[in-house]
Amino acid sequence: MYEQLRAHFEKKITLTDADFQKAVKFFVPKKIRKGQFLLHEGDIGRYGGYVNKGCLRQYSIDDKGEEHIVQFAIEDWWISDMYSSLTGTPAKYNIDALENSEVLSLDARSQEQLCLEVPVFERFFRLLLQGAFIAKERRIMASLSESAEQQYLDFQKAYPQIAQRVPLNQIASYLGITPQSLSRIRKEMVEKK
Amino acid sequence: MYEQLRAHFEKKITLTDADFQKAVKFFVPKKIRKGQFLLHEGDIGRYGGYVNKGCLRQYSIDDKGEEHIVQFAIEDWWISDMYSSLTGTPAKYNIDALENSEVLSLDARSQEQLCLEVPVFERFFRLLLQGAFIAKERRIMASLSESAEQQYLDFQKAYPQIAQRVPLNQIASYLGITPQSLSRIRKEMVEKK
DNA sequence: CGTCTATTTGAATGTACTCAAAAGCGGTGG
DNA sequence: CCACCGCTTTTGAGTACATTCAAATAGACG
Repeated sequence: MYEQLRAHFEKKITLTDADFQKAVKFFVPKKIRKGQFLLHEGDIGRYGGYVNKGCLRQYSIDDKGEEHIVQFAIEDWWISDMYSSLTGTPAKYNIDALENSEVLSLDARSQEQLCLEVPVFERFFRLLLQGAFIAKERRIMASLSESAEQQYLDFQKAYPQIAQRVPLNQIASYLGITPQSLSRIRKEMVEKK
Repeated sequence: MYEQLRAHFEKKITLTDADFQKAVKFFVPKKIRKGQFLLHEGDIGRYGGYVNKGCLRQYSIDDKGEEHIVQFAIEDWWISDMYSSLTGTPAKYNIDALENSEVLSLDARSQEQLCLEVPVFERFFRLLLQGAFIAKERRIMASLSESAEQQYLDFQKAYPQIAQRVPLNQIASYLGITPQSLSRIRKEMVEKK
């Protein structure tokens, strides 16, 4: 169950067996069935976690009741409400499962404790954060400069596994367009070829 | 010249005089006149820096030659091409000055060296990065769920100093709309009141 | 004052949206 | 196995909002 997590850490840092064992203790395995929640808007002190298996989404709900997806996460990704866990404020997002999933969850306090006990995790999380930051920046750039069609192509190219597994209406929400529009875009793409 | 920088650091970490002196050595003060560049697309190993005075923008240019602004920075902010400096690849963005400015610049290697010599900077940059990440996430959320008018209102509220100092066409570029549209939006806002 | 750039305004166009409804698909229970 | 239900995807028609192209006005600066 934890081999995958270890391999994941070791992409960014090197770990002794002892340190890895210390780290593992902070993670709580959770099975989350399709439609169930890992995090609810308003929760406090929850962080999120590492996805062992399955697929989840992070989203918020606006005044009109519309969902807007900030991020998907599949195997070997992290998903969390960084803002609320860093500031200790109530969560602004929901995280729920699009497939039956397994998550190794980590709350805000455990993450801190882990960094204190095994300082190399300070580095690990910094590197994780850097990658996440860059991805967000790229997404902003795309939304500023590209057509909806181009953004959909980019998405398919950057995250092919997600594009295949996730329903079209969810991808539309991620891209900031309606499912109807995405359906039409896809149709035109087929006709062109 | 460096008091402001010190105060800035001490918002996030505590520093001895000796450590601060070590840190200062890595920064190269630069005066950048309006229109001049701190970073050009294609540069390697440049990081960016801390803005002591003035106002700069970070942007890229698309296939059609259009500029798209990812970020502004005024006094007490940082501005950098994080991606290229982290990966060592050529810069994807340009950074130039909208006003005569003073920047304490730091290249990629110096930043690394600084973290090695004064480890508490590892923490400093992590915290800086967290703040930046959260800001990007918020901006994505806004672009998914809000009208152009609402995004403009948010921008004015979040960054009032910038909204006042920066020309409308630059703000339009940041928001991802044309200057004409922003002009009309602003006109309607006045008429409503 | 003249030049250059930023802002505003107008008119026509286009892209994505809303509302509405049909078609497709998957799973459940009779 | 088929009928039905709920949900996703597709399609159609009309609309809204931002864009483009063009031009006039306003401001900034040497």
